[in-house]
Amino acid sequence: MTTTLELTPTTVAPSGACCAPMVREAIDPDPARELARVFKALSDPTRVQLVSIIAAHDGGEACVCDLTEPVGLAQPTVSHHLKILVDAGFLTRTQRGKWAYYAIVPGALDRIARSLTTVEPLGRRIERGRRTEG
Amino acid sequence: MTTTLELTPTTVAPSGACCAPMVREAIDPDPARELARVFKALSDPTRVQLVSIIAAHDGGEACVCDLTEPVGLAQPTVSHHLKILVDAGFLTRTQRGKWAYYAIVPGALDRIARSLTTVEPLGRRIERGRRTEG
DNA sequence: GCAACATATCCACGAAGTTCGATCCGTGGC
DNA sequence: GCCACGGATCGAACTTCGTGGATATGTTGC
Repeated sequence: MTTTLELTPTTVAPSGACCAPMVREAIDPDPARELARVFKALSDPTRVQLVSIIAAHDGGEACVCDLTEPVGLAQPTVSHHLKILVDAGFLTRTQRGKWAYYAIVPGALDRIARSLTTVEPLGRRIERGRRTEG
Repeated sequence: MTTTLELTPTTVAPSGACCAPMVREAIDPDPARELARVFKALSDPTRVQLVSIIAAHDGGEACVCDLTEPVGLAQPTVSHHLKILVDAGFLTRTQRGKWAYYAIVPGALDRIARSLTTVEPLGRRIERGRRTEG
């Protein structure tokens, strides 16, 4: 996960057809794909539970054996979900002895949260500063 | 969307099997499902683009005719995605004349962002209370 | 009422995701 | 080396999702 998930302005939308014009540039397809990929990791109830359970554990980490029972799923399924969360950058995996410990990546959730609030104020902060370059 | 999407402590996990014990209660299955449902709405690149494009529009609103072209999809598909975003509580739909205007719900993204940061500090706020019995 | 236009709904198809049994891999103890 | 155990990978069944063509609904104007 090296991508910086932000809604940075990059593209220009020349349109201005029937309704309101663009006052800011929207997100590019590529960052949008990346951002969606991260949200997809949290789009499953089981994975939301897993993140929450791990975060609730002492040290912010837990092994698979502590996770299968709370979510009520088979071990392969839990492993599958954990892999998705690791790939998305939410968790890290550390092998200690026979056990694999999954831990919350510090600031990962926070970074995603910030990429959300970046979009929010756009609709309000605007001034009549239209530019319709076609 | 009447649900308060928070990771409020509710369940108790009595376990303490092999690794770290729980220092906080994790999220319940029901709120987890609800939270996942919201994230699923943003788990598609097209929908991330739509939210961003609408937010970038003047007044934080746009009609469908302004959206089909930027995302490069057919009108029924865009309508489909917009419906999902409305159902998730991110957008509102207002019919003005022939056009349907979709607008960002103020504070919606912010609320989701806050439900994310609620999980974050849990892993750090703990003190060394670890116990490795195995 | 009828035509034109914007948008929503219906339907079908291909792609992707979730789940779990069976199996393989890695570690620790003997 | 061998066995026990935790966890990952594989394979397959089932479900859900994204997509768009055809069509219905609703609005404006005549």
